[in-house]
Amino acid sequence: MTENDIFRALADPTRREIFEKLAHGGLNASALREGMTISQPAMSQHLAVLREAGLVLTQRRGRFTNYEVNPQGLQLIAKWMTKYRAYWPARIDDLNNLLKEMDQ
Amino acid sequence: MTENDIFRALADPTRREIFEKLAHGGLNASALREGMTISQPAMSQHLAVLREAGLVLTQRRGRFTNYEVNPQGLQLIAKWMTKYRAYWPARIDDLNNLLKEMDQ
DNA sequence: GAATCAGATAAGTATCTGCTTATGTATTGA
DNA sequence: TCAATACATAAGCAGATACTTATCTGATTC
Repeated sequence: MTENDIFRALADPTRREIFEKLAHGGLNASALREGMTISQPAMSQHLAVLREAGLVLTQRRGRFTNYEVNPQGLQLIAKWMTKYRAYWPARIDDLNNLLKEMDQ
Repeated sequence: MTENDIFRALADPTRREIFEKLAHGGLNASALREGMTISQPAMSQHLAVLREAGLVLTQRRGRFTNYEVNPQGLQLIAKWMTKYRAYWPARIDDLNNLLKEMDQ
């Protein structure tokens, strides 16, 4: 649950992909594997890393385990980024505007 | 210069420390080492990773090399984070408010 | 209760990472 | 011009990481 845990968890592209899938709604581990070429243990291990980083929450439902994004999981990184706001262009202090600007 | 490069570069605590030092002003590689127990080659290698991720900019000045934060270096991550804004509490859409909230 | 299923865990392995020491390349100044 | 300085690069190594196969736990269903 530290800043370091979060950065390390997100440093892996497979875990970012899993995280993005969960952002569209909670899923169990098997459903998460659909469309991904990844073994069951590998998925379980990735989910453990995301869980230990505080990025996802788990909920046992019978023999299924539902995973979902922890709404507060990204706050530590958001806070980290505020330290460097001075380096962002003034006009894109607001992330909405940043996104628009980058899409141009 | 990819999203993956940036996350991987920031996943190392030593590199985040270097990045934070540079956020207070440009420095050359030797000055950066002051106060850190890190060899000269290790510093050089870390700086190369940060540079290749687009997080810092370099400028030769005689036999010194000045390093400074790339103002646009964090934009890819900022953009990445906007994908998950739905999971942030509405009140902290603005990072300023997020910071205040977390400091309570 | 036995078979099945979801998922976690263990153990082994190939690859990656961050460090080290040694050396190379410019630049500077005596 | 020659030594010193600032930094980069090469090569090697220990530990970390992400994967694999095999096995285990617990819940479900027949």
